[in-house]
Amino acid sequence: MSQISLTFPDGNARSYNPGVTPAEVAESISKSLAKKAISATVNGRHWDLQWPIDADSTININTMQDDTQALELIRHDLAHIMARAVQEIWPEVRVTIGPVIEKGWYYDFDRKEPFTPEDLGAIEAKMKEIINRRDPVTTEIWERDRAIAYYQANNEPYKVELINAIPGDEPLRMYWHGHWQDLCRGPHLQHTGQVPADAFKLMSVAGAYWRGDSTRPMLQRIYGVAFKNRNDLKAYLTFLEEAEKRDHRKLGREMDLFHMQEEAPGQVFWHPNGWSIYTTLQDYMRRKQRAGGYHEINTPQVVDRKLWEASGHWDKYQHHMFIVEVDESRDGENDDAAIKDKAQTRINALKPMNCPCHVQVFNQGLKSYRDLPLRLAEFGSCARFEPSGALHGIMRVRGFTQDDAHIFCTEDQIQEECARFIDFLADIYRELGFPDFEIRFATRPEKRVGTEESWDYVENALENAIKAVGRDYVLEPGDGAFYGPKLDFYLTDAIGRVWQCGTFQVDPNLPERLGASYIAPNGEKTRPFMLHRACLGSFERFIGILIEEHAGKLPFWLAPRQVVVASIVSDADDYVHEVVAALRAKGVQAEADIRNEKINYKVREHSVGKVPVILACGMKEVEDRSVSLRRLGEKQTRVQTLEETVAALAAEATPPDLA
RNA sequence: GCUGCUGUAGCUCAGAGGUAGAGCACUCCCUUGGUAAGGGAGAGGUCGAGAGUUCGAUUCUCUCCAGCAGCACCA
Repeated sequence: MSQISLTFPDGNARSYNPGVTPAEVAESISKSLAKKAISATVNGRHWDLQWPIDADSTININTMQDDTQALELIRHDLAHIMARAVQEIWPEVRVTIGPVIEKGWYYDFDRKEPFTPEDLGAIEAKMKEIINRRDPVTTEIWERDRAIAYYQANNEPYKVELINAIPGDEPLRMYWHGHWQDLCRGPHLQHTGQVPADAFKLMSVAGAYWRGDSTRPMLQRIYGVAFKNRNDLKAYLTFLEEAEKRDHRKLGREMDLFHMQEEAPGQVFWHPNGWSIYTTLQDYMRRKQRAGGYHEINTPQVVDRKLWEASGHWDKYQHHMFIVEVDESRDGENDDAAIKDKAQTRINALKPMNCPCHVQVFNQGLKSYRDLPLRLAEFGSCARFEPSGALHGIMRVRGFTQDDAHIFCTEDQIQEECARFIDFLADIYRELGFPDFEIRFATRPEKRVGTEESWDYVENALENAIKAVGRDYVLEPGDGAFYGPKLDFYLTDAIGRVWQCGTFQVDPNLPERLGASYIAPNGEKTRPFMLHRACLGSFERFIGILIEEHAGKLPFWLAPRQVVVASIVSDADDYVHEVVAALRAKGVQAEADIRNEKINYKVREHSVGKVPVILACGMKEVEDRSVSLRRLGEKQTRVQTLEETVAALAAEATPPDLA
């Protein structure tokens, strides 16, 4: 039998018998490597130490030093160890699937009684016990019939269903952890003792549909996180605490920005401080849009169903719309809704999107090709009946305002408009403190309208536009809207979370449905394309992102209360008012605090309230016409003249586009 | 929407089958204090809503509403 050649990372090659396993290869190199080995990488593929190699290959023996592989194996093994622990404690529980996810793993179980927090503790203890048993992990490939018979005999219906879903030509691999066994594509560690017993934690239990399908049974999913060592686990738990501290719902209350209440679920009551952020941001966007060649418009909130039928929303989106019935015979005199006159009832819907209304504006009067591209922008207030479980603070709401715009243009203007938008967006994101963003390019989905030629042309235009502005992108094949391809723009925040904010979508469909047209150079009525685009997404969500990004310590120009001027003794009160007036005269949002409290108390309160600058004034400052300036998060104070302070803070309060 | 958990003062949270408590915040008084909580007093709650069990329910049961985590959703 001819030998096979295995090439190591250093370029050296050695000959082995066909069918040699990485475990044997490691053994042939050194005993210590064999012991330390956790898996191999064979021809770039993550490979179990027990899997045979049949042909010439490149090979690397992985150890715990190889982070990517080590973490994957640790987490994957823990998924199995957890499933085993659960079945050892509750043999009647049925197992399903347990994949590795970011930071850890989960496993879905079918069990009648809910898992309690105490159960999680018991499972964790049992897992540690299993790890300490150091059971060898072994694997075999089984015939499909044998595997199905095995699982039927063991009353594991979910496993049977899984096997039936695996394509027929794929081998079925079984893994044993000691006597416990699971269907798994691997790879796994050599023995359970290789899993660090002190670097994992079960986090939570939650419902999850079997195979992600809301018509299938609801299972119980237990989430765990795992790392290579105790310190990494600790660091991750600290990160979670950090994220919790940044929670915009908590900060929104502490900073007195907004509240929500059950009479208006998913809608925001903005307080003065929060509304100040909102309007500052909106003013900024309005200036940017004007400079960017957009025309701002405003369109109705409540619109007759006829328009939604024409646009297609009534068919496809109705269950997400707030529907309003009005009995027009009442004429405002009869307040009893129960005696509505059906014949006179008119059905309206709150607009969930602005696009149909924007087409109405476009449709007024005859448009010439000379009018294109026509960029119509609206801070459009929309209402969507989001499922209750989707609501989340001000990030996912039922009433919100988009920084929306629709660009009406010809097909050959798409590319330039797209490139122009990316530049426009990049400028805004940079000024708002997000210099890096990711573009995802979503192409034609399976269910779509329009010809292949048209999709070819439009997808090409978008791709060329991204290249023209010199940016990278991630391709997401099949993720486009049914009417056209789109670009989505993702921001990464200070603690690594990713948010989709901007979007750019090409739509030939809605102009068609709503009969938009312009007169082309050849004198014929022609359909324009419509480009949907947004930068922030919604003000509500974007402000939530800003709050969490900055942990409440907003950039000075966005801060609702930029300066608090606090008296140290009451004899300085008059001077405090003078300082506040001087700041306000220069456009700085300043407030006086002359309460009968010690300066310590005032400093603490305004620090908790995330006021960026506190100016303290005692008798010394009164005499010198100075202020003692303290910045949020800093301990030291600086005494400066009133004049220079006002000038400096006024400059700092200037929005980035005006600076 | 689904599964699980939660709902007590403005906030954070105790508590019990016989209609309630703490700390902070709030009001008043004392204190004029130099950079993250000075002291004292006071006021404040239909215990998420409705129904049932009970002599009696805020506490037990059911339904609903809202919130939280996850899933599904985000055309």
